[in-house]
Amino acid sequence: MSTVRGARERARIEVTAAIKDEAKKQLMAEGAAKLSLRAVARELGMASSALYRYFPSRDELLTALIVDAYDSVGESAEAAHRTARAEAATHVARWIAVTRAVREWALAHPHEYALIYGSPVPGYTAPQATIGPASRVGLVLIAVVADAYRTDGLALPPLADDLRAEADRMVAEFAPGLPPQAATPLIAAWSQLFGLISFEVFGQFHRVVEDREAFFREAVTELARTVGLLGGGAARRPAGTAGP
Amino acid sequence: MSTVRGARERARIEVTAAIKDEAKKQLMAEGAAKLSLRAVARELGMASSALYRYFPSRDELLTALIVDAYDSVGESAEAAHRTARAEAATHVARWIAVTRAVREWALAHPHEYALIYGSPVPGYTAPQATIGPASRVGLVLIAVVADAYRTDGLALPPLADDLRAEADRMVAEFAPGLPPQAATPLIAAWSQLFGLISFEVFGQFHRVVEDREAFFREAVTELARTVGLLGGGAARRPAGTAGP
DNA sequence: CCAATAACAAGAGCACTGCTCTTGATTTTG
DNA sequence: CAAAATCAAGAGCAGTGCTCTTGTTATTGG
Repeated sequence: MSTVRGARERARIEVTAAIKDEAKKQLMAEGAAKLSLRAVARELGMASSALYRYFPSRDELLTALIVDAYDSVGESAEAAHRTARAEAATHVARWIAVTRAVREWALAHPHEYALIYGSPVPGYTAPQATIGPASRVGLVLIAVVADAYRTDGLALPPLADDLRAEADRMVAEFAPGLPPQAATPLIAAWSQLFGLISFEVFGQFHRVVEDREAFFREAVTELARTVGLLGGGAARRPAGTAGP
Repeated sequence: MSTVRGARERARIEVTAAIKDEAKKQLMAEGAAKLSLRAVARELGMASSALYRYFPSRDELLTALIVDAYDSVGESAEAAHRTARAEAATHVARWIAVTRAVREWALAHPHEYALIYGSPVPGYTAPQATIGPASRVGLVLIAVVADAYRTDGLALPPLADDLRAEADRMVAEFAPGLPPQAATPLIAAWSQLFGLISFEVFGQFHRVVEDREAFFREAVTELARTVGLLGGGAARRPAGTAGP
């Protein structure tokens, strides 16, 4: 189905791409709220009504941009993982490299980030087409931990009883081969990573965190510990700083 | 300045409250994107132009709702803290109670939550009026850890060198009396808490996490560990689950 | 007490928006 | 080559935020 049948079909995918490109430009410049179908059409020199032949509604256009954004950040994470693996970096270093790549993508594309990890703009339920691309970053994080498990094992606390079934299901579904203890810490770290990034991108760290690079590195290193990496490192908990 | 001068002033605060109430109703029902000044005016039986005597723009109305939302979730967190303290709960139990209260508020008010912890809707920078209410939840978390520090001390890893100055500034500014090692773990846990909640509220856990209560409890217990609570508990890191 | 002043409500109107329907031109297909 | 599908464009609808103008109240100073 990769052959283009005629001039019409060729023009169609070309115009579709042009619409998405212009929409991305407006998204980058002004954010999702200000994205206007009429403005896109105006910039492309066509009637606004003609645009509905390519995207049946504004929400459908936004969904296409959402998928592209998920793919973009997923690609960044995967690229960082590839290079870290090629450099034979430690598993913690790979974890940090991947999370750093996600953070840097978010800072470079704040509006796209807000589109996919901020408030869901169109309706409530994410369209089916987004769930695949949406999981790419999570899969990379799983891969890092799975690699570490295979070579060094993981340092993890025992599994809570009431999460046994949940954890078994999770590893069976998303991370075959990982021990069940790794499941909930991994999912938690995944969401917490985006908590760190969201607070930075959305300005919640304004006048709170200044050296954000160092702060982030420290936070994700701790996150690496909670998913079982860094188990054989230095003593985790030195004698507590005693109270008064 | 609490005395109401005349019928005019009394009517003014009454109408202002009515506008905010109706706006909150629409926000709750449809979300921030669908909130319409004209619809609010229509529902209140007044002309849309009359509304501009009370709020100079739609964004100003939204800002008022943002402040109220921050106050609402802050109040929930503070109430949970008060009752946990009154019951002489352990510090970890207090931590869990506060985080649970925030989560439950978020699940009960998803649109308000999205308004304050999702993508920033109006412009880019948060108005000055929001920074005070916005910090209330964070202050409660700090209070929990500060109490624990005073009575039991905290179990924290040593401070990284490149975060020394940052940590000193943080504790001086937001958490006087806390040791500098507590600063960055606390800020990180604060943002990560909202990562957990955002993923649940925004549907990212759909078909990933099923038993969300148990998962959340486990995740915030781990978060309690990273901020230094639970230091004297069971062994943190048992022998790793060895790899193949 | 009454006029000057300020605050108010309402209406009309502007420039937008998403979206639909109809009309006419173009391309693909039987 | 004719029939059918696809496309572009215009007009139009209902809705939005916001402004300006015109009256109408309530508060205030002389």
